[in-house]
Amino acid sequence: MPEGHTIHRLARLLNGSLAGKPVRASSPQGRFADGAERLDGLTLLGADAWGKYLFCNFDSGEVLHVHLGLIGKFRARKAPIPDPVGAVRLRLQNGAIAWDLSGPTRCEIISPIEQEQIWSRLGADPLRSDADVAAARDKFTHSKRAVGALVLDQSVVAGIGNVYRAELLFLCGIHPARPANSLTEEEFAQLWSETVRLLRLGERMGRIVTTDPAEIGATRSRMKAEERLYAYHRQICKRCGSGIEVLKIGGRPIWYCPSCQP
DNA sequence: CGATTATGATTAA
DNA sequence: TAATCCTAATCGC
Repeated sequence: MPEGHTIHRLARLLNGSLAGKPVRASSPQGRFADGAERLDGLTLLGADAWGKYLFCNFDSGEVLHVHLGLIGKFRARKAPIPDPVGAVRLRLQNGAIAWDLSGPTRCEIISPIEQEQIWSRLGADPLRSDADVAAARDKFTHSKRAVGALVLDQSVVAGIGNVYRAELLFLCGIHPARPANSLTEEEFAQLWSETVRLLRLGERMGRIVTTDPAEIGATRSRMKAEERLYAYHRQICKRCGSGIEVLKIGGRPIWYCPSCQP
């Protein structure tokens, strides 16, 4: 689940359900007992996302920094709030809802200064209004690295993960191994606008959907898992039926259609 | 019941 | 590049 859309959705839901009132914090699993104790009773001022990084600002000035990594989850449990299930590192709750965090790659209390330091290392976030698109474009035009590597590099664009990477390059008809600086201005512009469009859609849907319902002949809300993607982890291209190929780029596998992405 | 896998990132080599 | 961390669902035997 956790690409940028998931984290932005989380920030929005946390703001709606926990912000403005004192929060009870606990670590049922015990691995974040000290942190939970420091947060217990504080008021959440607001949650903020930058790419795949989540920050919760509390009225003490402390910041909870969470990164879900590959397997992390932050699940809502509505009243009547059940006992935590499994390895819950952190539970944040009020009378109406509990948010259970499990399997994060990062869960720590940091200062606003440290938050700034993390932000300064991250590239343009397509879901943020303050995204520095020009900076991202400059990194593309000045790099000979593969497009597939740059798109996944969080210091260039923050929020794209392995699924969106494959799907975005598919939709833009770009072969993942092309050098970043070979993209035309139009190609970069399309790549950026598709990124914004799809991450926004994913944030609203709570899942990654990149296919066009009209093209697929389906309704977006009730789309089978097999119908939601064009290339990622597929054998056959959802659009043209060609055999999907896999390359390792940027340290991770990327599936692409040699016919749609020459 | 053990092995495998997953939409991630950091550290070490 | 590889090893490592974190968890839970799924798959094969």
